Amino acid sequence: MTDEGRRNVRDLRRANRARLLRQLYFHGPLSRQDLIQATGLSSASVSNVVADLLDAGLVVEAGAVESEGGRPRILLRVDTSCFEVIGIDVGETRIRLERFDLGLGELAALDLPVLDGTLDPEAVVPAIAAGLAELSAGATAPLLGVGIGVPGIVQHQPYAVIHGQTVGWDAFPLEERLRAHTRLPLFIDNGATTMAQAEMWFGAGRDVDSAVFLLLGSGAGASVIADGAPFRGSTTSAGEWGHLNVQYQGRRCRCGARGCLEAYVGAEAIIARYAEAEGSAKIVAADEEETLRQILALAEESGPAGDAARDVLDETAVRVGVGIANVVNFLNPQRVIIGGWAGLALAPSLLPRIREVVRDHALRLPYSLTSVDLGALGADAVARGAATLPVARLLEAGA
Amino acid sequence: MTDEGRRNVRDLRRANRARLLRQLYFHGPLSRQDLIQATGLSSASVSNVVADLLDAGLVVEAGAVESEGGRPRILLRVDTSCFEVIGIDVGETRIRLERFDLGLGELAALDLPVLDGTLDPEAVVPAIAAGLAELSAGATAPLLGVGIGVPGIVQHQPYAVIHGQTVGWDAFPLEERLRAHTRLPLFIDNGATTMAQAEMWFGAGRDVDSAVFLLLGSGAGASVIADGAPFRGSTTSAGEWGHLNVQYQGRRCRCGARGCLEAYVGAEAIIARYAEAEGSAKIVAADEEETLRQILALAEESGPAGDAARDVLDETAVRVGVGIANVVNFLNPQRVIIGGWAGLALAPSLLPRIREVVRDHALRLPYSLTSVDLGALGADAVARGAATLPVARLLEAGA
DNA sequence: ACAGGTTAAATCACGTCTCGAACTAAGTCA
DNA sequence: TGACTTAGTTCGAGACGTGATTTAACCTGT
Repeated sequence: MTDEGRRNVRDLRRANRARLLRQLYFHGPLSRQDLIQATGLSSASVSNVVADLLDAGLVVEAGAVESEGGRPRILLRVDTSCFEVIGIDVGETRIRLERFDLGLGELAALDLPVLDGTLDPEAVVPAIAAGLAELSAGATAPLLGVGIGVPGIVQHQPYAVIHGQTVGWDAFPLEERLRAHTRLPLFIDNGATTMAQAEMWFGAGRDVDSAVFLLLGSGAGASVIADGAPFRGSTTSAGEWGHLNVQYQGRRCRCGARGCLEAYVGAEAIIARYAEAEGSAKIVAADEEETLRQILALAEESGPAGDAARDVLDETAVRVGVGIANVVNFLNPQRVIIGGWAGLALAPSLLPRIREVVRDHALRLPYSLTSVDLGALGADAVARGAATLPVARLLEAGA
Repeated sequence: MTDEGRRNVRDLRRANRARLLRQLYFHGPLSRQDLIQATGLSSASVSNVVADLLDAGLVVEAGAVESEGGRPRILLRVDTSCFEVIGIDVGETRIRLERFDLGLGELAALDLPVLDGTLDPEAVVPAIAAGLAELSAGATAPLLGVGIGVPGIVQHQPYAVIHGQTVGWDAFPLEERLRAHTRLPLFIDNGATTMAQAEMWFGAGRDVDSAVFLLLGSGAGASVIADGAPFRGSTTSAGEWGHLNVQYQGRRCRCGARGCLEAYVGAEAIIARYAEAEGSAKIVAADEEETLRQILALAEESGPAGDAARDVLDETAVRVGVGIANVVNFLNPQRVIIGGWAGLALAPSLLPRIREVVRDHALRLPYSLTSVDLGALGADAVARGAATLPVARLLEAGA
């Protein structure tokens, strides 16, 4: 209802500057003429605002296009080297930190293993702080900020508090804790949301403005994008897709309820279901990723262990498909995109079956308007998306 | 991504005018001082813009507040009599047309029965046209437009086309057809969306900005409100809540799939389930509303017919509760509101049970941040909400 | 009844913004 | 070399919001 809008002519200027900057950021080198077309501003204003941006060092000239009989157009682009950002993926199996330039080109990365496979928040804070210090040290341009993608629900009140019911984080004040270790601006959001942001900016969602992103890892999350921006309910992160009830009185989920989707489709659940399945083989592996790969390999083999793997994977595809059909019916997105390390591992073999199930369970019209695809950015989408958060702020402010 | 924002100073003025108008519309008579507080504009600008609005006749003075030692504040309010609007609820059991003043006070109404209980689109058009003509004739102020709430998915391309898979409307070009009968601006949206809009403006959603509205009638729809505005996917209306799959290989739904929520919770489904139930009594009634009332009455009685009714209603509550829990987990709304004629009929007796089921199936945090309530506007919320559409346009334009 | 105080609303002078038009810059083509 | 074409800049005009100032309207106390 309340619209933090423009009030006076200065705000207007800020908004127009942000509009130009945004255009240049997302649609590559452009001439002033292109900007006039794209923004609807007059040539005078474009000249004027571009001069501002050039002065501020945010934008630089980038050659010229061939003339067609007149003065050649000078191309402009955002100077991606004028700032750097850090993105962090706090996953259930590892913590990954990456440093990027303003254009989200990767400059450095750091992987921290999660001890004992449990994500103790008290251990996470010093680990992140140390990683941050190490990555910051290498920066050659001012750091714009740090984005962090976490598992669970993020509540800004006003400092980010994490509720990770499935990983045992109970209202953990991550932002406040990290504040003690760094002066950089912090931007914290749900990991599925940051992944979605990355895919919207650079990946599978580049050409749409409403989409649903599914993050299949140990568990299953989602992020809903509406009109190009993440949907948020009363807290910062909506999208607990994994806890849609898909089976009344079904399997017990680690959240405590029964019949959650996550009790069937997360890597943890798949592994558990395989272990329980009749004829399954004992799997010895270092971690979940390795175990899941072995199940996928078994499904290629004949014999009871292979049958069991195929059964488990087929049910997984069905459950994922039904879960997607629900989303398609309910939200009618232009696209559904599957990501997360487990999603990326499973999708190649399961995608056809998933699409089939979606088709059978979705209403005709919403189904005809959507497509189910794989994420385009791979496993570091979460960290990259986290890094977009400070950049988004810059683009909105225009300075 | 694209932001249809303000570009020049004139747009700025328009936006500020809209901001003031909106404030006056929703927050009753206010003085210029109140407006300064609420909008953050300077007193000079408020004076200026208010003068504009007074000139345009949209706003009038409405007395003064008692002075406290200085010049008394003059109150301003929107002149609700300067325009009228018409709202139409195209329901599966009846078509209702209502004429309102700008403040959505009801001035006249008209009910059209649906022939044979089937909503033939070819019969609906002339019926609406005739009703419109009759209602328009009585208007004493210019008509701002006509809002129509329909069952099914609405696609603007660019004229509204209705896809009502469950009522047999297949890409029906309602807007184009009605265009032949009236020159008034037409605003067509899904009935659940218009109901939601009405509740957001005047009812159970007045004090929140994210909510999910459930429309229980013959079938079951929903509308999702995010940041005060309806969520829209790739078509105009998202929110086919009734076609969430809640039971793999469950009851056959009229949409063709199996296990849809609507196969359990809509009035049609409840009646069918009661008829199939063991020990149920034969019910003879004029229409669905009457039949549903009789089932509710039976549930108060002892004996097998009463047992059957109680069983059917309890399962209904469970299914609705699970459906709501799914929405709470996935979208994390500040409030879930049940409306529609069947919802309003069922809720008094089922609400406690529904809330219990929601609590058991929702994640703790989202559950603790939401509440499940009954719609506050009764059965004409759809028509009233439809009428808000032209008004919303006026408030956005500020003229 | 009237001065002094108080608060609301209108007015004024100023700075900023965008815009259209005129103008300058930098090429091509014959 | 000069006419032509297109890109980008500059300039004056018009519109807006703001803070300061002025006017309006009411109260209180004498």
